[in-house]
Amino acid sequence: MHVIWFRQDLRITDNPALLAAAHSGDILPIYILDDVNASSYRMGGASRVWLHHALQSLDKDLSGNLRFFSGDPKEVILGLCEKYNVNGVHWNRCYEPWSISRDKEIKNLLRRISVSANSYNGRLLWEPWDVLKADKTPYKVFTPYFKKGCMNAAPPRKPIKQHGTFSFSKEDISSVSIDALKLLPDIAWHHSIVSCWDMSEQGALNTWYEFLENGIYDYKEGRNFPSKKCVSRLSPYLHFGQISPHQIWSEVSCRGDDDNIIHFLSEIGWREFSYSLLYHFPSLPSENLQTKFDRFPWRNDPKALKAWQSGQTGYPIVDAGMRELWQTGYMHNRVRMIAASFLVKNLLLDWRHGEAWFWDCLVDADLASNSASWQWVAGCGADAAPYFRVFNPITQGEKFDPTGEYTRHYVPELKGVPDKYLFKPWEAPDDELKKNAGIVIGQDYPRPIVDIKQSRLRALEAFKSL
DNA sequence: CCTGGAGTTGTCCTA
DNA sequence: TTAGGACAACTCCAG
Repeated sequence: MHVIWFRQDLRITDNPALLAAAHSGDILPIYILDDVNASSYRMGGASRVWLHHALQSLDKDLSGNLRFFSGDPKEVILGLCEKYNVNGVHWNRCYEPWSISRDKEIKNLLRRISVSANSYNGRLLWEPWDVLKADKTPYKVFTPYFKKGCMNAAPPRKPIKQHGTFSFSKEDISSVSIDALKLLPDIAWHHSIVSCWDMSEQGALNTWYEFLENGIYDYKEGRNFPSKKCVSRLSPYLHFGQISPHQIWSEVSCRGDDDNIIHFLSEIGWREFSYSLLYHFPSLPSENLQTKFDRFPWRNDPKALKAWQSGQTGYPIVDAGMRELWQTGYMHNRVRMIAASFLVKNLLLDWRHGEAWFWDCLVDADLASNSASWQWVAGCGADAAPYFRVFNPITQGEKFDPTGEYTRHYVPELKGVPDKYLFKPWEAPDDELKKNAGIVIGQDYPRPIVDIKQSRLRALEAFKSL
């Protein structure tokens, strides 16, 4: 029989490893929860909730034939090879540094016992080692990476035709139940997240088609407005591989030179770029890409960090974003930039604090995108934002949530605050706030934890000191 | 090796 | 009210 080892490719469609295994004979689909090799990058809480449901739905799509294990994949897979007649093991590649070394070792061990080990590309449009500059070094700037590097490389493969029916191994395999993986939290905080999403492969396709029909044709502009439905919201599905970038690319890249299409494709390109950075600079998740930032005077302020995490900074657009994250496991991209800039620049707290919080709270937490993006915001990454670009949470709120719909939804205590003061409620006269909104600043909603002007100047000083 | 052009997503001040 | 320039230089990339 042939083992198909599912990892970050929890789908039936366009799955090269699954197809190859199915062509070879009877298949044994397995999932191994690996908390051993990931060490400090163990999957976060929100991701585990998603994973639980994604696995449940994949198991259903495989007619209940998915087998679950927990532990070190090396031992699990070798154990299977010992006990059963395993001819081959198939998987789609992962790109986290720890996955790469783990998989390499497993490949060697399998070859030593004459079991064929086969890895495939089910995750990236371009392999990181295939897109290099003329001098064979990796790109560090997005535009040339994408426009030259990717566009001149061999085009991404087309999605593969689906296999009709699978022939599952009839062996009685000893494994554990999905509940034994303990992916759901003991304290039930996850229900509000679960209610926001359909965490299945079908959910991915529905989301994709919905976006193709509605969002994509106003993407360039509309993606900036968190209350509009113009972003794809595909990130968690892409992370868990419930849809492949190839499915997306083949559908859209032939649609001509519409500005909206180009912008959407370049976002897919940013995902590839992040993976390329992580592959070529494996310390990306923990070390400043620009080493001069090792001297940066980050502040230590646990209270401010806590206020940011819990959406209590006193800046409505920031708090709305942080509460969206907490309630839904997701944050709109525009608001991610605003909230991240606030942490790193206005609060002067180390980007790794933000990275860790997002890692734990996001259902789309992805090592490559998360670390590359935090470094980008902090200014220490590849192609980073210039240091003098400090988002103003008041202006950004007024500009990108002009009706206040998004902000009032996630910060309901501000429902009655008039538009004029929504993003700076502390400036409203006390009696007017009390009368219209029934709130007192400092009591029902926090006073701003930093002054925006002062903290901006403080950030500019700190960044200049490099 | 040298050189010139360019670089996701802003803000603030001034005329 | 609005448009335009300054912000500070640096690194990357390609010719």
